[in-house]
Amino acid sequence: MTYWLVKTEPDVYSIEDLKRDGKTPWDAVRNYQARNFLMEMKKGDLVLIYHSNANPPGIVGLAEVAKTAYPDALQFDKDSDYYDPKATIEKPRWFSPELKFKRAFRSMLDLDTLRQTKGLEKMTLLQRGSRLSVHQLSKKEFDIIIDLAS
DNA sequence: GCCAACGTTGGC
DNA sequence: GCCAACGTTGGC
Repeated sequence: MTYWLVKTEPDVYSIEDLKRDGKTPWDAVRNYQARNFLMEMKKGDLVLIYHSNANPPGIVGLAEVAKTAYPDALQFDKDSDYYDPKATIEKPRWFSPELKFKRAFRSMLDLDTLRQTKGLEKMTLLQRGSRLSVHQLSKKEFDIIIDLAS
């Protein structure tokens, strides 16, 4: 079991949207390192949802991988902002797993709180300059966060 | 809206 | 393969 954190801008797609949809393809990621992580996700892995570009930013809930990654349809859609002219059906470039809503935290764990929490110092999320929108965290870090949320 | 910290692109 | 220019992310 691997534990993950994914970022999303709530103006674009929030935890409430995921709750409403039940599940959704985690598409539109256009960064190779993030894509590689998306491709590593296994069914049943747990995924923390983080609201970026929010006020305040923070972790807002929990999802689960429902389906391993398959080609992101947006890369073939000429009208999409995420269209990639270099991607072909035979050789897709971008992939998205499907995520399933599990729960929204009663109150979000904002970035300040996370920064002040012992044991989370090494989280990728909190590393200076880290912009990676999909990454792993340790079971220890995950457990601390779930404890904080309950 | 600013800007630091990256990541990507493309000329050479 | 280098690196300058440009684009993006995301906190503030």
